[in-house]
Amino acid sequence: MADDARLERLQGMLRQRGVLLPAFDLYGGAKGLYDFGPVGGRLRSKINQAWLNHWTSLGNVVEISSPTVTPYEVLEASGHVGEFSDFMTQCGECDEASRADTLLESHHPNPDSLNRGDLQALLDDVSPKCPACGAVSWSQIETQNLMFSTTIGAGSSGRPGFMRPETAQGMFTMFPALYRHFREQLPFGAIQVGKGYRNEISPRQGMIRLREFNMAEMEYFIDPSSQETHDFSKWDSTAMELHDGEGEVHNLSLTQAISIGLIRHQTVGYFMGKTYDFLLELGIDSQKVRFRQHAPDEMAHYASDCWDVELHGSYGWIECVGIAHRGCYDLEAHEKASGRTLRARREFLEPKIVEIDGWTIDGGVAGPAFRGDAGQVKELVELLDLETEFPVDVVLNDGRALSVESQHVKRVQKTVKETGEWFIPHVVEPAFGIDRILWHVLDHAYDESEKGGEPYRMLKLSSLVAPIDVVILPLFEKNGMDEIASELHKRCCMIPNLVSMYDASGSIGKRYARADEIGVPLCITVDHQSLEDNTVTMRTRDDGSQVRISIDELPFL
RNA sequence: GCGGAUAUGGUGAAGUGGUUAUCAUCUGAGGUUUCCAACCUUAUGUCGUGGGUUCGACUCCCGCUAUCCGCACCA
Repeated sequence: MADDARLERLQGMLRQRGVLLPAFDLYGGAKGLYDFGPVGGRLRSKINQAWLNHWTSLGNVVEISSPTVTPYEVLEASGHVGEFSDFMTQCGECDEASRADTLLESHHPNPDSLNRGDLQALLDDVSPKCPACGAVSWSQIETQNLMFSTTIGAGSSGRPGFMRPETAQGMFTMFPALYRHFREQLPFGAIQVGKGYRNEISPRQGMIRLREFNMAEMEYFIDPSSQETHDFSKWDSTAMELHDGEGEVHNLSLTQAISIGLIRHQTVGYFMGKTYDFLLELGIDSQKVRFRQHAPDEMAHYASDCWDVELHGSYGWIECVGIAHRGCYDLEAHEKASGRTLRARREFLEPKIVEIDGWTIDGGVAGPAFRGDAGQVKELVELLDLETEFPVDVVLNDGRALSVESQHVKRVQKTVKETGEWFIPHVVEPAFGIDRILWHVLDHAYDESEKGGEPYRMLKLSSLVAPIDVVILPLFEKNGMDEIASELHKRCCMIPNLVSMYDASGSIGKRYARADEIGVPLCITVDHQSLEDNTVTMRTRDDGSQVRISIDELPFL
C-alpha cells in the first residue's frame, strides 16, 4: 500500500510521544494488547466521554456499568458459548491440537452443528488419523472458546465464567431495573463503555484487532408495534454512501434511503445519522465514512438487520461501528434461560372484551382421578368443542387414552376484559469499537507537511478529544517570565477537565513543534511584554496564527 | 493456526565471527533577548529472548516471543 511508510511514521511518532505503545514491552510484548500512554490515556477517556454525552443527549438514555467477569450461564443463554466455541481434541502422540469438527468433515455433512456428545461419539467411531503425525490417539473433546474463560470463586466452590466478549449482555440482564427506572415506558436506552475480551487466534493490524478492547454500546429498547418518529431533516442535504447487502452503492440521504426501504427501520436509520454526527465531531473525515449493510448470511447470530459504519485509513476500509437490529433475540433468550420475565406492557387503545365459553376440569374431582396426568387432561379438555358429549376419550402425549367423564369437567362461561398485553421489546444496538475509532481519529488527524525543508508532523485533533488542552511556554526562563508562566500553568491545572503542560526546554519553535505532534490546540507564550501588561500570545495550532490577549481573558480560564 | 519476511539507544537507520558497536534525531543539564524543530558545550540511553556451534556470537544455527505481509478464522 502506498501509505505504508506514512503508517510507520505515524506509529513511530505515537510510540515516541506516549500515545499508543505495545503493552508489556518490558517483557517482550504481548500480542493484541496495547497501552494508552501518558497522552493516549486521556485521548481515550475524552472519546469515551464524548460518546457518553452524545447518547445521553437523547434524553431517554442512561449510563450503566456491568462487570466484565460474567457467569457461564449468561453467555450460554446469549449464544456466545455455542457461537464462539470450537471443539478441540489433542493428539496423544504429538500433542497437536485439532478442531474436532474439522477432523470429521468428510464423515458428516455439518459437524460444526453437532453438540459435544455427538461429536465425541462420531470421533470415537471414525477414529481419524492425526493430520500432523498420523497416529490415532485422541483426547476427550474439549471446548476451545474464543472467550477468555475463568473461574469465579475458589476451588471446587468456584463457578465457571468468562471475560465478556461484548458489553451488551450486561444491559440485557439489567433490563428489569432499566424498565422500572423508566417507569415502564418504552422506548429507552442503556449505554456503557468498557472493556471486552476475545482470545483472538491472530490479532493483526495494530489497534484494529485486539484481545482486550474498548467498546461502547447502546441497547435501545423499543416496542416493535409502535414506530418512533425521528427527525431526519438535519441530514437531508447529506448524501450518505450506502452499500447494500448485494454490494450496490447508493448515495442517498437517510430520508430517501428509508423511503425506498433500503434502511428497513427508522430507528436504525436515526442511529446511523447520530453515529455519523458523532464521528465527525471527533474529527473523522466525512469523505472517509461509509455505511455497509450486512448480507443475510453475514449477519451475526442475533441480528435481523445490520449496518456497519466503515472508516477508511491506513488499513483500508475498517468496520468501526455496527448498528444492528437484534429483534427480541437477547431478551427472549435470557427469559428462557433464567425463567424470569423480561417484558414490557403495551396498553390497548380499547380494552378487549373476550368471551370465554368452554370446558375445563373440575379440579376437585379430576385431580384425584387423573393425578399426575391432570395437567395434561386440563389442556386437552379446554380444547374440546362446546358440543362434546361426555364421557369422551382423550389421548395423552405418550399415547395413553383416558376416559373423561362429565363429573370431571365443568362449563366455564365468563367475560374477561384485557386492557393490554405483555411483549418482549425489540432492541436496536449501536456498538462502537472505541479503539478502532480512536485509531482513525489519529489517522485522519495526522498531517505531514514541510517547514523550512524539514518534514513537519502534526495531529490536527479536534479540541473535543485533544489530550492536552493547552501548553504554557515562557519565552525565556528568566526575568520573571518563568514565574508568570508557571503561575498560569498552576492556575490551569486547578481547572477541572483542563490539562495544561509547562514546557521551557529548547527554542520556542521546537516547543511549538512538540506541542503540534501531540495535537495541542493552543499554545500560550509568556514574553517580555507579559512582564509589563499581563498579556500573552495565544497561538492556534492549525494555522499558526497568534493573537495577543490579556491573561484574564484567556478563553479556557 | 499455516506460509514468508523482520527484530540494533525513546524514534529512524548503518555495520562486523575478535576485545571501547556507528550515525542522525530525540531526551536531560548548562550557555545563548531564542516567537515556529537555530547554534555551542556536555550527559544519559541500544544488538528481543532462551539454547547451541565456537577460544570468542550482536553477527552462524535452532526454539520461543513479538512485529509486518499473505491464507484461514473473525468484529
